[in-house]
Amino acid sequence: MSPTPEQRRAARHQFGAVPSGAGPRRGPSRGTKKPITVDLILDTAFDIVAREGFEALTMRRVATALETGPSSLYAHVVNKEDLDELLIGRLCSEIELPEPDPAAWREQIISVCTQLREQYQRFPGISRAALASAPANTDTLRVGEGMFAILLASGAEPQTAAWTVDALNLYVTAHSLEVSLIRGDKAWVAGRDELMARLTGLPDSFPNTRRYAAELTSGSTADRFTFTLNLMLDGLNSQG
Amino acid sequence: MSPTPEQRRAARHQFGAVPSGAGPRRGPSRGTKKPITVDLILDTAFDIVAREGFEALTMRRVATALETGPSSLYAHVVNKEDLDELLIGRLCSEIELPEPDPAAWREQIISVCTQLREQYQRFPGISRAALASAPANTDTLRVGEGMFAILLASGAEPQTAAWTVDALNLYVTAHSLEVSLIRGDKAWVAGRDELMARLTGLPDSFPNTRRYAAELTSGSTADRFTFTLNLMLDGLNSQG
DNA sequence: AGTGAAACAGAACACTGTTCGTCAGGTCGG
DNA sequence: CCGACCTGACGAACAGTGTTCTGTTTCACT
Repeated sequence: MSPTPEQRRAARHQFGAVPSGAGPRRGPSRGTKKPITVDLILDTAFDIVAREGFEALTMRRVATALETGPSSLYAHVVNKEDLDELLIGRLCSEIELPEPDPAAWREQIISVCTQLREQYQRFPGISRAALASAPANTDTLRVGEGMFAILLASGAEPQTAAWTVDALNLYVTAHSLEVSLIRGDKAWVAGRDELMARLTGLPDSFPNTRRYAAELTSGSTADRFTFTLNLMLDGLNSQG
Repeated sequence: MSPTPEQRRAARHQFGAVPSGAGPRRGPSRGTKKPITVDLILDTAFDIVAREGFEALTMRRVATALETGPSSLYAHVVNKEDLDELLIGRLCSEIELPEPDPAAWREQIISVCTQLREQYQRFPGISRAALASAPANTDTLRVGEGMFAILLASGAEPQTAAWTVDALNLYVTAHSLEVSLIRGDKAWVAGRDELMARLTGLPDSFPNTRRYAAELTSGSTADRFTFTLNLMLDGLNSQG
């Protein structure tokens, strides 16, 4: 019996050695058209997300890009949520994990987080899928293991390191999601000027926001990203 | 001319004193039915979210709860996104902001964040709306001002305090969203036992994850929440 | 050859947010 | 007093979505 998508998904979730025997081609090949595979679906899905954003990634959009109907995808993928999870998996599998070096643990952690941020931003909005996907995916666990190893090498207590990995992961994802939202969806504020004007125009019940409007609106998203990362890592230092 | 929902929304975004003159009843009242107002819509919306979760909050669901058609809502609300923003606004307006006390700044910040967490969890999944909604809403800015004031009173630099407020807000929202996802959507892992079993069953390329599976799976969501909060606040200390 | 299973594909279902045209009922000018 | 008018309410419909049901095609194996 060949594996149904459900079985593949279950296998993916408990790391079992996937037979993955794609086997010789079955079904109608209709001329020279490439057979639909999970990898092909993921390739076109990434293409769509990179070009039109995650919101545009629908089953029909992938199907028409593959010149077929929506139902054809369900032979390879359980559902849309499963597709999202596969995308995140492949994304995480391209993260380079350094060999833990106790002397450079801070740069190493920041490097991994920055890689994640770059991957998320290369495919706008895909971080939404990362937030929703189960944290028990094999590829997700792999980068978790990598970050965990770095923090352990830095001398942090296992309990502290474990929870910090979760916190970092969550923050990176949320930050990327926020960036993709304010970037693509709306032109809420074209520049900081408009936001500054709104903040300084607030009523008297917002004294600090008015006074420090410059500080509140300053900094690029990348600046705020590294700031928060360092904030958490500093906290780690003073705890361990 | 009476204000269209678009005008109300614009007014809401630049704090103008809303006339809000509901005026005498107009239009068909058809018997003893209450007239549809924005507040009434929000009340029923909160009811639906509290009972069935944010995913179940659709225009049609609200409309049928009000015994009317979906289009009737669009006379009071611009669109679904606007409704979400209004919900977050009301949610934030119920947060109690303490008078800043430099001696107790840490407890005060944690109190505000915990209040936010409780509000988010009272209405499962609504944190998704909080992530998407513009951070320039008046009520959102109000709790931002409150947290900002506490951090400033603690002696933090304005720039540091400003970015920390953003980081805290983002983390609280993301944490609540994650909790609501693993709670309601799937029974991914009934208990920690199953997750532990999966982690310890990982291949040899996950040495740390296997060894410290207990630490990785320990702690309630509330424990991890306060841990991360303290992590960031400790970092704040060592920076300022 | 024949058979069974797997892959592909089209139509349809139950939803979603949103809009158009219309209807009812109170308000106001004459 | 009474028709014109405005305004809120509403039914129907449109363009989408994810998903499933029902075939149809094509290959590998007996």
